[in-house]
Amino acid sequence: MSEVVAAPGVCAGGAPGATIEPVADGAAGARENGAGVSVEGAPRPPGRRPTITDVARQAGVSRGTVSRVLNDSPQVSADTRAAVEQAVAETGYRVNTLARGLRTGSTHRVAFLLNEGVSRLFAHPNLPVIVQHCSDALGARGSSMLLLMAGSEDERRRAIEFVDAGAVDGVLVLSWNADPDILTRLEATGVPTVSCGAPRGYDGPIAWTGADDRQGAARAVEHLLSIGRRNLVAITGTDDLPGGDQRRAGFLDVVGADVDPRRVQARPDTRDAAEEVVATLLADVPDLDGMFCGNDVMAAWAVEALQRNGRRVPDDVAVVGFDDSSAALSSTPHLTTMRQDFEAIAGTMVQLLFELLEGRPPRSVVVPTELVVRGSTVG
Amino acid sequence: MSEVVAAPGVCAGGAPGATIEPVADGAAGARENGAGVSVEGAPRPPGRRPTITDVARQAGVSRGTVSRVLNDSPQVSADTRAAVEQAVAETGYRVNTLARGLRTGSTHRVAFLLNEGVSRLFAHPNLPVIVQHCSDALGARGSSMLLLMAGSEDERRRAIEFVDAGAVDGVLVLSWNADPDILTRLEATGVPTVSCGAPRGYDGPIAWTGADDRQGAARAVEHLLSIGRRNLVAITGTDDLPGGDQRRAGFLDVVGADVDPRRVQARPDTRDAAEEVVATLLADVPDLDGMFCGNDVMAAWAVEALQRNGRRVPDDVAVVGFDDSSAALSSTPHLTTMRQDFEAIAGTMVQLLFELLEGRPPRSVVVPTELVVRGSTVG
DNA sequence: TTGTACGCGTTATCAG
DNA sequence: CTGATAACGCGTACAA
Repeated sequence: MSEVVAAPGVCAGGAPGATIEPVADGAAGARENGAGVSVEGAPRPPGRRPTITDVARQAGVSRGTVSRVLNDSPQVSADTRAAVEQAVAETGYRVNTLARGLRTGSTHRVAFLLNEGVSRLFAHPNLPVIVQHCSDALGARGSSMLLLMAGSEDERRRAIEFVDAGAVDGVLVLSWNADPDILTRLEATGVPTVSCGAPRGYDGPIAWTGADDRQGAARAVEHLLSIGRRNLVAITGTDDLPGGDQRRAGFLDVVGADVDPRRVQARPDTRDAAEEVVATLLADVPDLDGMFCGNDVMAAWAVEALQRNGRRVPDDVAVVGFDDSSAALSSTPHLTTMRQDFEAIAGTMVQLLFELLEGRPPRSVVVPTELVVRGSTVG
Repeated sequence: MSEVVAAPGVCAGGAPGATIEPVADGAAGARENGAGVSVEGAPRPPGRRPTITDVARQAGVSRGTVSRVLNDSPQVSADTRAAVEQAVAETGYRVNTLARGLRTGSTHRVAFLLNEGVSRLFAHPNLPVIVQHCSDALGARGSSMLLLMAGSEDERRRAIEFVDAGAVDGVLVLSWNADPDILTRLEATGVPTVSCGAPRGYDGPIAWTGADDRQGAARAVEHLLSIGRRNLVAITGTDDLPGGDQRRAGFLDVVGADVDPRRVQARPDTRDAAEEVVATLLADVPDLDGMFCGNDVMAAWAVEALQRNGRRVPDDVAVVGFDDSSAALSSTPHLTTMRQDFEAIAGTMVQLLFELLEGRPPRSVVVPTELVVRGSTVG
């Protein structure tokens, strides 16, 4: 096992020295013709993308007939259908959904408007999960999803304009921060919209769905009581976090609204805040034996902080989180938590949207949560 | 400080019992008319969105004139301009960018095609950063960004179809997994495309940009040598991770390609893999004193594993990562790392795309990295 | 300076 | 069963 030897300060080789390296032989802007292979008898003016007219000419039929074939109209003879399909293949034709949408008024596309900065997206493990499930649910219905990130006002303006332009059939919106304005602006576009989570500060008629934050939180607290804990405290998110106020309300529903306010702390979801609030709680409520946290990420940090302060989890303090996000399993011990059925929530969002698209009135649906018991409350 | 008392099993109140709750008084599908306020004299058939024709009628001019006003044509009198603008305000008219795009062939929209599952998005702290910076850079040029997540083949198909439909002017694509196919399919659409990171397994002419993975890795290793470490090992990503092979190559450039292969390990970026590979390395190279990791997340996990095995960082083992992602600062000690200038990379991607849109040939640009020295290599 | 007429690529209507 | 023809909403030569 010989020592590693090398000449420091010298890059041995390989890595290109120049930072700019033009790529060879691509004819300037001469976008290669669509169909990659086997285009034999298509003398169509190159550089232009084939239209329905080209196909019609190639097949020796009218544009209308081609359109009928493309849209699976039943009233078209097998012969002409075959001829058209061959012409489509030969020309490499692909439908221009822009023009189709202009004509039909429907795009089969849905925007997912994420009214948050991208940092939130990383901080909240469940956010990507919802987005993914929505994409799946929309795909199953033949629509594709366009993700619009709107963390800044500039992005918000552009996103609204996009929706406003008729580029999508509907909008799924996720807006945690207290910006009721975005819903107002969306409503002004007239495009059907479904909100993820109850809209706060906006009282117009709007379809929405979300977890039963309040009842779920109550259930979590009842669990703490059921295992004999009596000195309960809560760390909830600030009101701009999902379910912040509702989950706090659920805690109060069980312990009573007249509880010592020092037992109920609201904090932003940062590691430092978790550290600080645990210290505060341990000072104010030294004999605390049960803790409810507004989400798993905060719960995981709180567990770490408790352990650093010499408290054993769950022996000294039982901790329960919310979400059942990935953070619940990367914590030690694993977190007892209220599971949100993100797949159901996403499915419901899409369901509600399609109801709107069919002209039905907006509804709201609350999706139940489920208690998942793990090591942070029972040894 | 009284004990918390409550009746377990009973939800105290507030949370709605029914899971379905229809929203009131929204007239079924009767999307409220666009302009929120002050629409006085607009007797336009409701339910329909105002078109350029409505504005023309309202202003008492022709459609062409309205169009000229909308597009800031210089040859239009101040009077008519004012009249048109008033009519626009009165009718609540907003341009239909779909129709405009159909006519002009330009949409001022760009797709960011994320050829990854959403889980990757969460696992890699730098991914959202790139996406955000691209959105900003595009916004500065008047274009908006549409994020297309294509983790499954179904989503990929839909995304390609979207691009193919002429819905965007260009595409920024990020594809780490070895799927050269996606670039081939994008090329077939003829829509200008810029890849983030050198395309692997695809040799067509394509514009791309990325960090100088190889040279950066070499620089990192030289740093380890410069602080006196001689028994070096490397944990790089597998080839489907960004810069996997190139960063490994950079390591080999410095230590020599004939290094004991047991010193150079490739692993997927999971916590378990980090745990395992550190054990392996400690067994094979017990006197190792310097470690290069292909990214910060792996580096952070490796540091934890080293510490659990009784090695002090940096005293016994100096560790250097790559990316300067958020993981570098949430690790203890903070990680020495090669900083990627994500803002520059994103800016370059957008720059290259606009060059293509202007008809210039595809180029590739390598963005330099910078060594950031922190506690994991110097006490 | 403004109006007219046409075309972008598609679908829908109506004859035949 | 198929072929003209008219929209969809907009931009732009061309004419006035």
